[in-house]
Amino acid sequence: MGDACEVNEIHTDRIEHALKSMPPEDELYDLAELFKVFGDSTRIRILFVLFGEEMCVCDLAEALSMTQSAISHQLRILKQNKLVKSRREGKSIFYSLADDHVGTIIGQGMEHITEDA
Amino acid sequence: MGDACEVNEIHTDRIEHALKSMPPEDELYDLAELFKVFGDSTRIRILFVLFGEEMCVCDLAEALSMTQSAISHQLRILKQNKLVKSRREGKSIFYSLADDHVGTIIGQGMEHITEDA
DNA sequence: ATTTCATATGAATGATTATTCATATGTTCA
DNA sequence: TGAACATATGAATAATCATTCATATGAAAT
Repeated sequence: MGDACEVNEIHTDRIEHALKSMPPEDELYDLAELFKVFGDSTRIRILFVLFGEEMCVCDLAEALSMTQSAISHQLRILKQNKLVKSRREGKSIFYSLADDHVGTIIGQGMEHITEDA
Repeated sequence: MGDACEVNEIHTDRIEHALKSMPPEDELYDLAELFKVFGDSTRIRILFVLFGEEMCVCDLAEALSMTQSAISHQLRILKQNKLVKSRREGKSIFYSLADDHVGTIIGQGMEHITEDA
């Protein structure tokens, strides 16, 4: 039992019930990894820009006043997590949002931070 | 103009349009901070447990096989971001989810990681 | 009041990570 | 083929952060 509280016995069933409805460890890990991607203001800003329309790397860098390298590194993370997709057109590569979850997740987040407080 | 790409002039209107619909800097920062809270597997596991029912700190520690201190530190972060609320009952303090956004955000995240791949 | 128990918290540490700098890859045009 | 341009990436650095350990706070009971 370790250093749990003394009323532990009373809540054992409660604990087991909670653990039963919990997803497997690797899914929880992947989920945290996904939210980690949203947890950076540079990536959030990139997603907001792409929410409107696709854009190439250099324009993103210009729009966000950051170096091409920094943007490119972050785009890689966004793409690895399937939040954006890319398309080549000549020398440029255009990025756009991958699916609808991005908008929904960010939307709910916005509701949360604007609603209360 | 810095080191932007040469077709820059062509996309200037596109950049300005994107920046116009972008929330103010502090909101973007708060939004990233919120998602940062979801971006840790310990906090995700806490939220999943509380999704079913309220629970005291020691039971959470037992359920997740972690020290009371570690859980308490994470609960503080969750509470500061209004994702959980607390209620005292005798010596124990029971934590529960604060509002519906938690479920929606986690649900969308789960959809995203399970759907594709 | 004092002891006990549940929770909170400050400081330290190890791990993770965003940005920068330099450079590599891959495309286009001459 | 070679020069110019857009993007990608590896290594290094600085900053952030989760956990641990020790200890403090605060409630309950004897």
